[in-house]
Amino acid sequence: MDEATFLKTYDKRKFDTPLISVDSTLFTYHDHQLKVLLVKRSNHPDLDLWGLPGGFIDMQQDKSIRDTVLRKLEEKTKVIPPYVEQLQCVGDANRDKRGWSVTVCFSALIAHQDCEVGIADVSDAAWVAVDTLKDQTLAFDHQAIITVALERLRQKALYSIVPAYALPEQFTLPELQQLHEVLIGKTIQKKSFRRRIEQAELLEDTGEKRYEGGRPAALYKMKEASGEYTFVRNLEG
Amino acid sequence: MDEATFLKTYDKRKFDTPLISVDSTLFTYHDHQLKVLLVKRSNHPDLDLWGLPGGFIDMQQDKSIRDTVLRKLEEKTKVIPPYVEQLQCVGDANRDKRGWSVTVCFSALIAHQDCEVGIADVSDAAWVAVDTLKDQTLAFDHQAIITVALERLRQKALYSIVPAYALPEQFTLPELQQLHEVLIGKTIQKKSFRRRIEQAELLEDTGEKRYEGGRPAALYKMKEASGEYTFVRNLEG
DNA sequence: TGCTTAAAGTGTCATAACGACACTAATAGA
DNA sequence: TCTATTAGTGTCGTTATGACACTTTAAGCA
Repeated sequence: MDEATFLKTYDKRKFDTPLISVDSTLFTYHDHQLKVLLVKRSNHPDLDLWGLPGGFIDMQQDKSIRDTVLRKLEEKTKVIPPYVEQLQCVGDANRDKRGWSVTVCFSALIAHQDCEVGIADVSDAAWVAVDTLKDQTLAFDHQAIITVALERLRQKALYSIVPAYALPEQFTLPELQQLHEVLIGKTIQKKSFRRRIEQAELLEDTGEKRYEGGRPAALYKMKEASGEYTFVRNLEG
Repeated sequence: MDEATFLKTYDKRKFDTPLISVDSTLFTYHDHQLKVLLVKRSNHPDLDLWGLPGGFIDMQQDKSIRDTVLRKLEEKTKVIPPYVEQLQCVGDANRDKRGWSVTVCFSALIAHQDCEVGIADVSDAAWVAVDTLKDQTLAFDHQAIITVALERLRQKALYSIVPAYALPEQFTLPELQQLHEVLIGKTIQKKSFRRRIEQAELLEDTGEKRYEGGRPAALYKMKEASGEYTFVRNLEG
């Protein structure tokens, strides 16, 4: 049998395959706290529990997994976050009561102000401070997924400025430093932090200043070029 | 409807879901070359092309994705590699001619001598030097997957000693250094390299020596404790 | 036995990165 | 114009890193 004939007669529905979904941990920084977006489940299983935004791949709508992730995030926030990164894949026989289930986990960052509105009119979504999470029971293994996402973000705070995507487009260095300090859980030397920023050459001085308190702080934004790592480093490109 | 009733009546076969598979890039170091294990496809599509060892999840046999990966690798090599790491997941509508397909990619390392025998009696598997790969046409997007796996392994050569898992259980530092040099594509200062090794405290002097050439070289092995990062850092534990 | 060759392994110095901390700069408000 | 407040810089001592010469331990051989 040649390949063309094979493909014509191939029907994958003959096989019983695992469920496959995506789940995103969307972080933001607000009120001096790191928060994640949680969504109240409106379906079984784990009905009414809070969990991560995500869902099943729609083979008609989605051309790739990335499409699924962005579609699901947009449904909840009305916007597409500037940073989305694939975390890892989890799959086993027990994580979902419906049976063998695989989920592709993503970590994303967005400025709080950029999706405040979007969330307001979806009453089943909420920003939850990560510190208050340990007490809650979340759907499926979402608690564990968040833990991994958080750990990874913390690592990034040490050697990159990726966390900046959790801030508005323009931000001051003291703001960014504060975020990093919240992430790694201790204070950072101002000088060391700024040296790292400068060396990375990923930020651009907008020329504008923010006036509040004492000396005004310079407003920075991400350079265009840093776009190369704003997205899933995957096989698509 | 309560959850129990829901689960009883739930039939996921109603939904048409993507194909889901795993693929592993198994590296080894032999003859001063980095090699990957390739397998000749015995089924459509891409029949007779070489590709990565992998396959579909068997929901009966496999309790988790890790089980699937190890099972597939063991089928080809008769052994379980000492280092297996999840790389990333790729999924889209076109990577497999059969339709929407998701694959979870893994990177693994093994000593050449530990699976020479295993491969010998599976004539459809072969070690291929990565340098000779660019010319070949591989099945699906496996070429791209290998590129990503290789890139990641190269990164690891810079700041870790993970590549050591591509060597036999006991090895000398000059051997390990040579492997690292092949990976990063340039020579490394002996002293710098050894300093890093020492600081990491992941290797243990076995007390034995290897005699060949000039002064005998001390044989080292991984400390037990380094086992913590020999496996998929995943949500299972 | 001692010389040569070869490869393993160490000592050391100049340079670069990093933490600590004191200093200067720019604003608001009294 | 003085003070409080926050932003941003200068500088020094310590630590990590690269370069390279040196010592060590074996084999082979006169």
